[in-house]
Amino acid sequence: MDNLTVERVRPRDRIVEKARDLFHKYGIRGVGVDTITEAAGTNKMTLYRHFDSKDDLIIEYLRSVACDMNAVWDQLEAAYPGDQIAQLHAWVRGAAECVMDDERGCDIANAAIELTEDCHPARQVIREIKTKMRDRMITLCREAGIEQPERLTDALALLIEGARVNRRSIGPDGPSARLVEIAEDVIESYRKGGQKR
Amino acid sequence: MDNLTVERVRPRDRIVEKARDLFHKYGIRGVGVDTITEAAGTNKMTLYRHFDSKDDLIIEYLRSVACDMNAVWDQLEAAYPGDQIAQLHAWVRGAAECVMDDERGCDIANAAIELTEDCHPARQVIREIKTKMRDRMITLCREAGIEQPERLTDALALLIEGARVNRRSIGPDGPSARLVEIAEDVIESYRKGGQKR
DNA sequence: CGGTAATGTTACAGACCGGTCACACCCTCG
DNA sequence: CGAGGGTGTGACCGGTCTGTAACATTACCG
Repeated sequence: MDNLTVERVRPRDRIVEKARDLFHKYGIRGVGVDTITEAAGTNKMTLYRHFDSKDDLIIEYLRSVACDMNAVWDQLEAAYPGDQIAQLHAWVRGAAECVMDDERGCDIANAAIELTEDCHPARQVIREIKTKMRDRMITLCREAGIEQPERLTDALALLIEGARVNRRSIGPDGPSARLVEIAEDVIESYRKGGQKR
Repeated sequence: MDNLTVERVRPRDRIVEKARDLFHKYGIRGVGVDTITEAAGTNKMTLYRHFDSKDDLIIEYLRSVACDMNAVWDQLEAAYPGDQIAQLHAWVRGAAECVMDDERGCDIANAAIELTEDCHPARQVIREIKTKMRDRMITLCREAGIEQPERLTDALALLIEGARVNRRSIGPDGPSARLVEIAEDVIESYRKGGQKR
């Protein structure tokens, strides 16, 4: 019974799942592999049979997070088919909710800050993930009829990323509380063709 | 000669100075006290005679960084006396330069991300520093005649903070490269009274 | 000069870390 | 039943970390 319901999840997947929880809460450098395996109800050997190293697990963790973020985009696309402006607004509202509900910012950005070695294998993965997300958002803005899709994308990216990290510094009552209004101002501003020059 | 020029700097100050360098480059959790004392040309015992713990040194490090940031504001005030709009633009340009020149973002924000314990003594210091900076900027915006000084302050804070963290994820060619144009758009937008509603 | 405070040196404690080894176990499938 | 692959167990290695103790040395200042 037990091994048909709960335990039926492969140790590898349980490890990734718990790694996501713990890395998110305590940071990558703040969680040891023992803690992860214990939370996943397994052991260190099993972890090292599925992953070459902790760095390897970190990469898998980041990919898993990115996968979920892409799924959110897909949901938005399905919820407002053809209405890219609505998708944009929903994305902003969703991001703001995420900022308010979760004090620990973006896993990808946090990892980029925590992994200080320039040649760390996860750094390139981070860049790929972020670049893909940006490209997807640029396409969305373009399809929404925005005149300068790259500029609006970058503006929203900076605002949202800033809100997530700022909330961790000042807390929930700081600038991040105003994210929605500010972002909607910016969207509205660029819908009208954006400022000249 | 040697002990009158170079060594004349107190060990305590040398420790803080090197801690700033190393924490900035490799993160707080990525640098041990031995590394700091060695770089400072002293030893661990001297460090622990001046600081109760590493956490205590971290707090001193953050205060030191905040002090420098306030000095930059003072410089701007002296460079453009009475012209708050010019100070705002200079601040934005300075921040953008800082983002382009230094791939490792804001020390304060990085520390907030790295120190995951909610009750960590440095967390409150971080909040104080960020709050003071925000208040100062709000005052500046108000004196500049901005109609919604809090809103412009928060918008710029999010943009700049976002740029610094984003540069670490995507690199120098991402959204952070557009920080100046976007921020100036926003300033211009709020100078004209800001969007209604 | 002498005494006092600051600093340097060495060694150590205790904890945690990533990673490996040898071996026992158990489930599945033929 | 039997074999083999995935999994669990406990010990262990070498390294790093914060923090401390006891002692030697230096610098300053009356």
